[in-house]
Amino acid sequence: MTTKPPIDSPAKNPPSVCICVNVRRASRAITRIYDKALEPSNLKVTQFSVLVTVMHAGPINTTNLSRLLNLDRTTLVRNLKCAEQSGYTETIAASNPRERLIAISASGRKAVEAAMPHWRAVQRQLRDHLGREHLEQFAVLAASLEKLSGEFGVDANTD
Amino acid sequence: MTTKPPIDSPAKNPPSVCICVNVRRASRAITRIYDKALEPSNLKVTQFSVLVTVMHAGPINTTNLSRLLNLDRTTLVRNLKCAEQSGYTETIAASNPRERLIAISASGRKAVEAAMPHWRAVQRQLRDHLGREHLEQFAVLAASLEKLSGEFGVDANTD
DNA sequence: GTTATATGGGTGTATATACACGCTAAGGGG
DNA sequence: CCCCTTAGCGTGTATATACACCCATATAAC
Repeated sequence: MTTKPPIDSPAKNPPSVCICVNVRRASRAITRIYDKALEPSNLKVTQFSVLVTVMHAGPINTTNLSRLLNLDRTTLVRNLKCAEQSGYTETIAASNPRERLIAISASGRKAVEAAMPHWRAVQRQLRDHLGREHLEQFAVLAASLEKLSGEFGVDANTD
Repeated sequence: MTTKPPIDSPAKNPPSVCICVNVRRASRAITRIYDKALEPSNLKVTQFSVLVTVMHAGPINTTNLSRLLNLDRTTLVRNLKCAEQSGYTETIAASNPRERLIAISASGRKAVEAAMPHWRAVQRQLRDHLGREHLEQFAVLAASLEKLSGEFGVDANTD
């Protein structure tokens, strides 16, 4: 083991000075937490969040849905393909013939409802571990970062 | 346009109550910012962070590098394949015959040095926009989230 | 000595993410 | 009527991410 650090100084998770690296690391870590929590419902947090948004925003086309999620539209198209293959969403026609609306299906609604208690549980656990005020700070900063991406001209869906 | 929101109330970036969704959205947004800033150097922030880590941690095997990055080891293997194809890293033999060490190459070092000014610039811009204290808060919270993933038993590289 | 465990490596599959690019149709100017 | 912009949709390609496995070897347990 040529490069292994000594056991009593693990050199794990060293803090980075790079804001982006920190956020990406946190994103990976928290995604693992939520995916594991949602495991019994057979939904990953990505699919869960898309389904919840579709459920609330009603039948909606991909462009507007991608704006709601601050996600590249073409990324959303691939994500929705999985959801539709699982039978969780449906594509229905709109008044405009070349427009297609995404809607949640009955089984999609059922899947979200099955996942919801697990989501609530992990939300509560995180709030207990980190403190409500810290989480509110975090939400505010995360929102600021999103706004910044607009100011930097790198918003999702610039087309 | 059946579902388009009115122009004066864009319904963009609505805040989510889900901590994970907020972090993931922030991660996407900030990644877009950094990738665009690093564009002239032909490096994305992911590759940049891996190369910087390899540069500082010296020749290192994938298991220990993945611990440093809090990244799944098999994910790192794929990321390193790209870096090696670009000629930015090399794999060298270790004393242990079945161990392989990742090292940065001369051109990898040059690429990092070319990217560094752009990285510094975007770091400075972000600090100016968000405020130093906010960023320090953010770093602390991000680190807490990473620690939590250990406590929740979903650390990267549980094998 | 054989088995069990830990440590080194990698692949297969699935999903997430985004850019570049292309196609189609609606509507506005000339 | 023709052109051009715009708003809808999708694909090709590349990369990022992680889980479930797999193989090989060294070492500890028995």
